[in-house]
Amino acid sequence: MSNRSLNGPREDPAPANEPVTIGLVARAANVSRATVSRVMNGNTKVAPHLADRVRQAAQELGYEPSPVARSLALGRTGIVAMLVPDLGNPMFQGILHRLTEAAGDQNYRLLVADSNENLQEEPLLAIEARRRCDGLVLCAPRMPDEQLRELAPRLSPFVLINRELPESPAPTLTIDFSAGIRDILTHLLGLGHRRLAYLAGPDTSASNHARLETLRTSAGKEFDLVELPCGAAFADGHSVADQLVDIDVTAVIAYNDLVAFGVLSRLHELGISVPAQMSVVGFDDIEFVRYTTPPLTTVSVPLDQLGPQAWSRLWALMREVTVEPDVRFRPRLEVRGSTGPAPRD
Amino acid sequence: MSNRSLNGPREDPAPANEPVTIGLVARAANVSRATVSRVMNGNTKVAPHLADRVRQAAQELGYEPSPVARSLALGRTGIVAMLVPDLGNPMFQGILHRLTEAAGDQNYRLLVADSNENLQEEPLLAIEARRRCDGLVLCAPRMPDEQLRELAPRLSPFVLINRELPESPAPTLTIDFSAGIRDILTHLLGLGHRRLAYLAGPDTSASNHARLETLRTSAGKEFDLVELPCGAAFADGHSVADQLVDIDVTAVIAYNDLVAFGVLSRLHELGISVPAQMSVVGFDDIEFVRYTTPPLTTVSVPLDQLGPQAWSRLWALMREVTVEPDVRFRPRLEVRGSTGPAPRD
DNA sequence: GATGGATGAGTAACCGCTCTCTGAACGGCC
DNA sequence: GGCCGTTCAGAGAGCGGTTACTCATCCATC
Repeated sequence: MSNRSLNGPREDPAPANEPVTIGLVARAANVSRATVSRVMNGNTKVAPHLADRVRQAAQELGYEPSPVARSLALGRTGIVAMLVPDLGNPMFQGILHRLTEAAGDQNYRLLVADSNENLQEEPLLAIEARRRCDGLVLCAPRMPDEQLRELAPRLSPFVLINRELPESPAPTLTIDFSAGIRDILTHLLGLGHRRLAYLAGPDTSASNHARLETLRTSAGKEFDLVELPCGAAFADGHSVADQLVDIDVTAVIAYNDLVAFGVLSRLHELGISVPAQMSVVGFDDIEFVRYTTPPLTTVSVPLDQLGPQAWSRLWALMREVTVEPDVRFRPRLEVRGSTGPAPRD
Repeated sequence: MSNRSLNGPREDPAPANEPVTIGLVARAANVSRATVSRVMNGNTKVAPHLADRVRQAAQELGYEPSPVARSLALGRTGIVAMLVPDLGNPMFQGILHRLTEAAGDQNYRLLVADSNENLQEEPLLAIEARRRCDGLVLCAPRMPDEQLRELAPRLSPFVLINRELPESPAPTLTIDFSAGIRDILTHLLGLGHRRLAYLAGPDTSASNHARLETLRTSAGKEFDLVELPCGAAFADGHSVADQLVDIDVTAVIAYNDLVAFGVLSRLHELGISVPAQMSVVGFDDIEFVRYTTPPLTTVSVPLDQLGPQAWSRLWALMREVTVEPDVRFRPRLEVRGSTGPAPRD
């Protein structure tokens, strides 16, 4: 491939387009490759005049050490990976954003892999992503415990987000969706609502299951629950809203804010007033829902924290220092204008 | 570091925790490393019984070739990088999402670097990111032409998004913001508006400059323009809206949809009806603005296309086949409910 | 039966860097 | 002046793969 024929006696003046490697710099500065390496990394002492020569040669040749070669030699890449089930989801985008930022402060780069909800590929993708770098942030809410546990040794060091693995040594960051739901219920029941709808997110969503389970176990005694399959996007909420009018509920709990917003919008079109005739609650507290009409009552999930917290744990793990304890984020109910007393009829 | 003392004559049954490399597999299968490599890559013929032995050994040991070592040997990493000025910006999130998806189809992974609008660091970051992989998608709208031109040879192959570099050989994808603005103007002028406000985005935004310039050159003869510094988020639009009532405009063009939505929300609170008293226009056509109240008139930017288009060009560049021509995306005006005839007073 | 051409496995160089180990040079000390 | 301890540059062995080249083997051909 690189059969560069040294086609003449002249060597020094015309290095042609020989790739700029450490060897070239070494020759140019008339020192050994080891010395160049030492100068570039600055960890060992090198005589000043040699160091200068090396730096100048490097400068002139535009030398920049190859990260790939360094990675191999050092056994360290300076990269961490994040695997998500759906990069289109604002939740993961938010985590990614903050994670990139936090890792960047330590001069680490982020490799992102999207499994696209493909459960078959996910384990292979996780392994592959992990092997390309030094650590992994894993968002794989649907991967079976069994499989994850089997995978764990090959992924280490890694941090788990938004899913638990009993007895796993991996640091774990979760969100207490149940608590969020319970807060919503308390709020709605306090307002006199006794018949509620839940607009379910995708089956594929683990957090949807968590919400659903909490709702089901609470339902029955104090209130009736109607489950409506829906989705995770504006459009889903918008189109499901028509069904709400038929089923005679006074409040609706949406899978997330986007859905809630879609509902709000459609109810407005239908001339149903919120909250006078119907209360609507979202989930996540994404940025703009405080500006909807009416502003949305929702449960605030501290998404911004997840990225940095994940990083600090992964970083600790990689340095083999003690890692901070797991945290389960407690969402906070934000009561705004979209909920009110149940209409009496 | 790995001073594994071979502390006994027994070797075969207890390989201890020796790292699983190609050498280990070779020994286990009693073949050469070359043969293992050939089996793993499947490009050259290997006798079936040997291949089986290798595969079995690999399987038992849980061998997986090291991507880093392969990268070095092959001179190919299977990674491309994307450098953005702000990962928090939905525009870049959208591009990233689709780019990851497209690259993933070819089994490439995405490395993401966020310059955080830091112009000093940007060139170094670009070079570093590029050297870690096989190609680069560069979103650096504010980098001076001069500097970018100087950098170009060291970044190649790369694709430029949302900025042009005259005479550069790099494929370039841009959005014709000017055309979008002109469409908006035509629409508003047709409705009789003669005094408009523009809510400016961040100074740091190149696309803001493009919009502003078009507006300024058009203003004067047919309409008056009032520029209001604003920002790029809901909150910015929400808080700037109060100023709108004082300056006696009949229509407002927001930097983007988020800002427009903030304005809509605040105007509603102030009891100013849209579009009867004030028309509002956004920019981008992000998903939910068709559901605002009233639905937002905006300019639709085909964000979903940018990622795949960038990938296909980068991919062509990397294979050294002919790349598709540059494209300048033409936004499309989406007239919805937030604009209407100028109030006569 | 000798020869020639396939076939396919092994050898070893290489990718570009790091780092241990070796040994030369130097200075201080007795 | 010889000895020893430092200091610091170079030699070379990795890191974990790939692959050009060599060479043994086997089969077909004359």
